[in-house]
Amino acid sequence: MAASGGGLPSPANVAVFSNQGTARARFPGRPWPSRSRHRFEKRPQRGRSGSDGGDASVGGPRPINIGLTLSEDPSLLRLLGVTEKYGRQTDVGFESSGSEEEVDFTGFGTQTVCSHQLPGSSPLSSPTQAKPPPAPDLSLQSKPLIGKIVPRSPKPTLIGKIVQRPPKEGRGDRVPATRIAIKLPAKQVTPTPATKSTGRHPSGSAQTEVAPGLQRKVATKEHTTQGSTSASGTKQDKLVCTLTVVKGKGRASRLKGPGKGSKHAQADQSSEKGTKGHQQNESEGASPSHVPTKRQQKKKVVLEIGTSTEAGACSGQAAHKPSQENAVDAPPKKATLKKSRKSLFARRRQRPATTAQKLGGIRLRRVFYTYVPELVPAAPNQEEEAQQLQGQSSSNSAAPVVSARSSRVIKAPKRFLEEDEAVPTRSQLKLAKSQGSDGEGSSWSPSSSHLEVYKNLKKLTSKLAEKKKGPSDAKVEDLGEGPGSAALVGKRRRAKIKMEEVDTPGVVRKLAVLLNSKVSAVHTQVPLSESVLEEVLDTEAKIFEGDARIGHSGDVAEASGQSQRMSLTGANRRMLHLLKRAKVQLIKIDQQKQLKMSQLGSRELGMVASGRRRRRRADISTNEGNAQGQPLGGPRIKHVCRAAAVALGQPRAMVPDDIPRLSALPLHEREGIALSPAATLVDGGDEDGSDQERSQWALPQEQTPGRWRRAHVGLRLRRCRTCRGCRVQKDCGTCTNCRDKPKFGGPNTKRQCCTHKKCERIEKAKEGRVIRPFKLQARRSSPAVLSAERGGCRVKAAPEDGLTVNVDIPGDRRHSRRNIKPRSYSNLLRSESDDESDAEERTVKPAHVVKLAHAAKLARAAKLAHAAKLSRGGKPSHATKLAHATKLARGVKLARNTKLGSLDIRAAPCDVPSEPARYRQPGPKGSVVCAGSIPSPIGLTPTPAGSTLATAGSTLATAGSTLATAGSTPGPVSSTPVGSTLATAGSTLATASSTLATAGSTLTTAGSTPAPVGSTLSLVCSNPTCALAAVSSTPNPAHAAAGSTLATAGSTLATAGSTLATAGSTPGPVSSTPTPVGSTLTTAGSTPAPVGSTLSLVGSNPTCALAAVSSTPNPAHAAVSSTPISSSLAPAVARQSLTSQIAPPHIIPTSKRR
DNA sequence: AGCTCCGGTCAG
DNA sequence: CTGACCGGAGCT
Ligand SMILES: [Zn+2]
Ligand SMILES: [Zn+2]
Repeated sequence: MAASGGGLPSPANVAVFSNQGTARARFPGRPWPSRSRHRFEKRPQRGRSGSDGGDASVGGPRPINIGLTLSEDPSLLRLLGVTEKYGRQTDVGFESSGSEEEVDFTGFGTQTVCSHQLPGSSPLSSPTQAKPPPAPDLSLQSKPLIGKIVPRSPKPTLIGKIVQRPPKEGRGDRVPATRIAIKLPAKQVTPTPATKSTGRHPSGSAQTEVAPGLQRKVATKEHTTQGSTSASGTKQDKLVCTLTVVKGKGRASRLKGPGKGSKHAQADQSSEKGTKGHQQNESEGASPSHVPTKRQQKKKVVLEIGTSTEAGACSGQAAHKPSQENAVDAPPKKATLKKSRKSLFARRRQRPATTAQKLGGIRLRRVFYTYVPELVPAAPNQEEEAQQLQGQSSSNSAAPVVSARSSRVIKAPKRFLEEDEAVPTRSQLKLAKSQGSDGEGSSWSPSSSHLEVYKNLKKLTSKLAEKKKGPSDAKVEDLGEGPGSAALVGKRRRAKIKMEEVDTPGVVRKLAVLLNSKVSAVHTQVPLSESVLEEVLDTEAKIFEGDARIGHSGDVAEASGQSQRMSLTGANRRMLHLLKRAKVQLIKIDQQKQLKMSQLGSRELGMVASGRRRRRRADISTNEGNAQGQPLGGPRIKHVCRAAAVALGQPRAMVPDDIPRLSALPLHEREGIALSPAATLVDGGDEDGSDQERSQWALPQEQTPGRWRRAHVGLRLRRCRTCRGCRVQKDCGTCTNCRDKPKFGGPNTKRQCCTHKKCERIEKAKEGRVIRPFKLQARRSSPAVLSAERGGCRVKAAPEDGLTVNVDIPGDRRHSRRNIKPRSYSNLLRSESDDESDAEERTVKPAHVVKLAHAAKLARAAKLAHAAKLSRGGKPSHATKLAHATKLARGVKLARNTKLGSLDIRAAPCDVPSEPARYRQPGPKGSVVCAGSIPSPIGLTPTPAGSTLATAGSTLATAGSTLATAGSTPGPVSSTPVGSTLATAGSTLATASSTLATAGSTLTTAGSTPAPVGSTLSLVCSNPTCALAAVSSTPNPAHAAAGSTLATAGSTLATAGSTLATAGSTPGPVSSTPTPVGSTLTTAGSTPAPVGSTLSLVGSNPTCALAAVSSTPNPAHAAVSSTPISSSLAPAVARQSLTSQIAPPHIIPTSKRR
């Protein structure tokens, strides 16, 4: 790099560049592309995929262009060769650091340019200041050159060239240029020296130094010219100079160009050259700073120069600038220039048309232009020439591209370089021979030529690959999408080249066809949609065929095509063959893909579609991307990954292409998307019957079948209103669902319709939905059956018969595995307590009453339930009330259980006016309460009778036992101690109740075994029941014992029992008292026959109590109850409860607790 | 606004 | 796999 002159500057430049490069490397993808895109439309051309590939593609086009241009103009070749060499060298050196060169490079260039421009702008300003010295132009030029070239010795040559240009420019004189010239001149002239320092900063300084040297050579001429111009006031010269200056980069090129440009011998050329120079510079990578400067300068120029505005407007950046410059420079030539501009602006589009025209000198010019643009993505438009140039630059960049990731990439570059070089060299050589020979091949060093050729080839291939890939990349490499993708592309290219066919079979693409030919036409594996692949192939084929069709829709393709054309001449045929082969392979692949697709089903399709979409998107994005840009500047993850991969030399983890990814979507949606076809099939299968069903769906129907499900999600199936279930209008009130209903005092947690009312249709749908296959359908299908089954214990008998019901038990509830969330019934309690209190208050009746009351409650609860059930539709209000009551009761129970003591106390007061008395009685009462509390649950327990009852029963039993004990415990005892004991007992019971549940289970079993009440009772009697029975029935100590036994049954019970037992034992006398109660109960229980039914339900065992209770309500019971004590309460309660249906007095209908 | 209860989710 | 829970659709 150390150009003789450039030595100092070069380092500086280098440093600068490197900095830039590093920066670029950091944010290869984004910044650059965004920038470039923004500035230049070019990017858009590349398209999103292009963006990735775009970079590569960019590179691609360039090469092509270069080739063409070169071929066309030997002089250009020469120049290019030189420049290229330099560029290459520089690239090699620089780019290694700034790997991105190809695409990124440009991108960066643009970006960097921007950044640089900023500085550059300042430089400009400075330049303006500096303007005075004409020499600056040279310096400026030199700068760029320096940046790129300077390092390398060639500068001088460049300079020489440059020098020439000025004259040319002078020739080309452009009026408009004046403006530009002014600015430029300012920059150039004064700046040259000054600007250098100012403009480029370090590099600038370096450049300045170098430049001067250069300037001397050529510049001197220019200066002279410029000076003359300035002096003479020939705007053109100035303009030229300025332009060159502005381009900054261009200078070198200009310098060079002049040499060549002389041939062209036109201002335009000079301008073009300048552009070239820019490009070169850019390509070289060192130039970036220059480039930006150029842009800025150009922009400025443009701004200033109204004329060029167009170009400026379009790209507004370097590309435009150059074009503008050109335009400005050579108004006469304007046509061509304009064309070029268009191409620049329009890039691809226009290009094609223009390309043809371009042939010849124009092209050369354009080429230059393109070059300039190249910096930016715009180059692509430039067509062949530009592309070629770009190609070179790109090629340079290509290697860099790899590095683009960043310096880290270095390794990769080696590979690529080696590979590229190795292979390319040949092609290059050939090309060089063919092309280079044409022009001033001599000037070209073989290596350079090789490089170029190679690059071109590469680019071409890469382009193709990119094109193909574009979409695929998007798919495959999400990461790649961004600008950074270019880097990837570059890799791929390389890889491709070497790789040859990777996964032909793969669903997607793959093809890495190597062109042994110098040009390695590599078909990169592209996960293209079929169409895409084909297109690519076609395009390729066309290209190879030498279709000159410029206007091909795919500008890029065309560009590539052109480029290809060039290459084609030599190894084109081979390429064609290869391509054809590749095509075939691709086709095969596609077929395979399709197969897979079909197999995979919708997914693939979705994928493909997505791929295409993406591609479009990419394009759009690329276009838009510019606008959107990546204002954000940081590196993207992908970039980071890439960089890391590069740095580590390890392949990046990729998602298999063939796997469609819709990760963002819920599975079902993915299916829907991907499986559209298959999905339909699948769904169809499911839905077969669904059609009908659909009609059922309220809304869903309208939705498409595929989506049906989903759609239906929001929608609900509605009742058929015709099925048996639907015909049932009343809630059973007994089933779990009913019990869950607020109207039945349920918590409303289940929120399901009565099991008896389940609509068959819905059930069916559910089944289908859930696991269609199997099982339960039969069961569920018939709600009744289900309910029955669930009911477990429940006898199917007419529920209405209440009596008959037997066990409805709701045995339904098999203990659910899931813990049911406890609900606080505090409120209920409150209400209940109130009720009780009220009731109790009314009648002071002690235990008996209380018991009765509780029993009544329980019964009531149970009854209610039953009643509700029976009544079935009965008054909802009542039912609900009852339900609530039950709940309350429940709650109460619980609460009470826990707090028996307190409760008792309350009760006590309520019950008995005289506390003491009460106490005594309270004892019983308490017991009763407990019992009541307990029982209530039972009855209340909306749970399916069985378990709940069992539990309840158990609890009751325990409670009963406790109560019994309590009750047994004579009044006095009960008074306090008892109460306490009871309380404890109660608590224990409460707990016990749970445990009892166990016991209850036993009971349950008993209960479950709905054996006639008697049996149950027997059971009951046997254990808890006994207790109860005993208690209730007979306060006998025996019972107590039994109770104890029962207690034992329930561990807690045991405790309770023990307590009770103790109590019971103690109560001996008390028991007597209770006896009556018990008797009453018993009797009640017995009596309740009618109720009994309910009772029976209530609880096989607790039933006893309940039964008794329930019975109690009966007048008979009442009587019974009365026997021991008239429990006003009891009756009342009982009544209520029992009749709850009829009329719940206290019970607050509790609106739903909710 | 309130109620019913479908349909989905999650604990067990 | 079952059932408790719950959100919220849909009807009154
Ligand atoms: Zn029901
Ligand atoms: Zn129905």
